Amino acid sequence: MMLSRASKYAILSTLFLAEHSSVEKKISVKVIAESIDVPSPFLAKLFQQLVRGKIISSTKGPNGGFYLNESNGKRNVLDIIENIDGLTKLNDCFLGLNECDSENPCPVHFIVEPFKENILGKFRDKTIMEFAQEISEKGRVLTLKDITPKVKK
Amino acid sequence: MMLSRASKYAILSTLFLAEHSSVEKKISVKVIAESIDVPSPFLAKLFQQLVRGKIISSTKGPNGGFYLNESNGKRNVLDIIENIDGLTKLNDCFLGLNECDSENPCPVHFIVEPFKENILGKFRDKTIMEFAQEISEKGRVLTLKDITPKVKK
DNA sequence: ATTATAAAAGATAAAAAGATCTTATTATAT
DNA sequence: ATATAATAAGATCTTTTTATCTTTTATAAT
Repeated sequence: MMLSRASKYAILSTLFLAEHSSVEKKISVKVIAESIDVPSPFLAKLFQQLVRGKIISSTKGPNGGFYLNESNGKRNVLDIIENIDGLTKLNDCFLGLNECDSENPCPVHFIVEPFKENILGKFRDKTIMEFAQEISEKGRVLTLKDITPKVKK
Repeated sequence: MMLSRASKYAILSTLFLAEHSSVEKKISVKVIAESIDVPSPFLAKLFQQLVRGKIISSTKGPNGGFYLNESNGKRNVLDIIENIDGLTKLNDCFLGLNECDSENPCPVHFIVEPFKENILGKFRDKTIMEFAQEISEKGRVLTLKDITPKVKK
């Protein structure tokens, strides 16, 4: 249940686009990378894949950039993870057993399983758009930058 | 919440020792590696660290091997993970934010947090010995091998 | 004491993940 | 039409994780 960095960056930047972009207002990789504090060449690669997966949209050229269209906004967080890491990573046995189910459970199966189901459900049922709404209404952090500046020495 | 392979191997093999070894009955890396189907040189390295961390015990020489003593058995699963991966990995923000707490939450903070607390508690409160007891009483799988043999073609 | 056995330690290798760089393409504004 | 701004694609480099190999050290049995 620990995501790759790629997936983390993907979720953050997609939510960032959900909040700040639109068909009329596209945003460049560079701006997004700086906002969420992520290496921009890496994010560029990632975005290519997200575009192919129809998680986000893009247009090239002047005033081009990345944005979310109507249907992008209806995708969910699990779609993003699936597109980058694949779902096996999330569904696989916590201890890595090849076969682990209620018939042949690993030692932690009945501890982990209920959580997994529940949390995956939450990531599946809430759309990116709905997340974005909560982000702007309630205030959520969308950057890897330090936000509480340390006191100067 | 996804462990490294090292941690997974460590948990499986420690539980294996809990069930099958004792001060009088030590077990060699080779036997354990074959039982749980894990590369034995890798497991050997891992065991060195677990011994240093007082998760398991060892003696060299003829009839030597690895085993759990009384106090080893009182450790918990979280101790193992801490010894191999460290706890930061488990405690860190799901989306990788540097600072993420209820004051400055990431977009999934309030979804993930309750689960994390709960599951970590379960891994902290149950001793290795108790796990081993459940394993032998209720039957749990402790190997990466395929257990349901595929039908021959 | 000698020998066989098993872990400890250290050095090395291979694979995967993460990050970067360079060169196309494409689309738009002029 | 042309220059330009931005993504797309592919090649390459670095770091971390996983795995292996070799040598040394400790221990117990004989």
